[in-house]
Amino acid sequence: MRNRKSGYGCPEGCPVEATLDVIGGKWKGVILYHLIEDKKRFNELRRLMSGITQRMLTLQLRELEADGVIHREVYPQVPPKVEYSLTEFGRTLEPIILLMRDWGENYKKLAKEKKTRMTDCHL
Amino acid sequence: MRNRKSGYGCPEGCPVEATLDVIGGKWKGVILYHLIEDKKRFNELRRLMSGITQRMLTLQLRELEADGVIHREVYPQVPPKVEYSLTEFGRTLEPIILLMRDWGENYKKLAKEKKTRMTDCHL
DNA sequence: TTGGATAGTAACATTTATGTTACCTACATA
DNA sequence: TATGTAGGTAACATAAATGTTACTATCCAA
Repeated sequence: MRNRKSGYGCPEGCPVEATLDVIGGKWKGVILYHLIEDKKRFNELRRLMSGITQRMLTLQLRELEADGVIHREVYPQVPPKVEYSLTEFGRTLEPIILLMRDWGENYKKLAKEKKTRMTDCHL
Repeated sequence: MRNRKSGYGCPEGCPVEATLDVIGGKWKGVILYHLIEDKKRFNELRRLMSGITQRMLTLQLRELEADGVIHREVYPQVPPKVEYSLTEFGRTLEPIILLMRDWGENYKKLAKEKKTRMTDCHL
C-alpha cells in the first residue's frame, strides 16, 4: 500500500487509489473503525483485533500517523501509556469507514445465504 | 486480498475488512470507478489505466465478477468484443467509491500544499 | 503477406505485505 | 526473586500481490 508508484491512468495517480493507499491493507480499515468509537490504548487495540501481531499493529499505526489521520499521545509513565485517536482530518474518513462497515455486513449476509442455499441441495 | 483468513477480532471477520477484500488492492477501486460512468470494453479499460498490464486487468476483472459486482458480456465476434459493467449489486458500491474519490482528491490537494510549503523554505 | 486490432492465457520473476521469534525498559506484585 | 504489565524494536522468514515476457486465434486492411 505504501510504495506504489504513481500513474494509474489519471495524471498524478487516481484519487480512489490515493484513498485506498491510506485505508487499504489488511488492518488499517479495522483500526480506524475501532478508533471511530473512541481513543484507544495500544494493547486495547491489540485485544480488539485478536489476529494482529504487535509488530503489525505498530507498523500500521505509524503509517496512519504519518498520513495524518491518527494522533499518538505518549504519557511519560512506567509502565508506558500510549493513546491513539483520530485527528480532525482522520474524522473525515468516518463516513467512508461506516459505509464500508454497512456494505460489508450486507455482503457477508448475502454470502451466508448463498452458502445456505448450496447446503440445502444436500438435504 | 483474496486469501485472507478470518478472525480480525470480530467473530467471522470484520465487515470493514470484508468490503476491503472486494474493493481493495491496487486496481479494483479504479476499475469500479471507471465502470460507474458507463460499461467499458476490455481494452478501453486498459487504456484508461495506463499502468496496468493485460494480465492484472484480467485477474482483477475475474475476481470482481466472482464477487458479483460486475458483469461480463461476451459478444461472439471476431475480433472479440467483451463488455464489463456494474451489476445491480455492484451499484451499491457507488457511494463508497465516490466518497473515496472525493476524499482522495482532497488528500492529494493537501499533500501538494504541504510539499509546496516545504519547497518554500528553499526560496 | 505483413501487420494491427481484440481479448485473452501460461510460465516465470520480483516486490510488497505480513508473520515469527526473540529481545528491551522500568516498575509493581506475588 | 521470578513474573506480569505496557509498548515497543530488530532480524529473519514466508505468503501474497503484482509484474514481465512470450504466446494464442481470427479477421481485416495496407
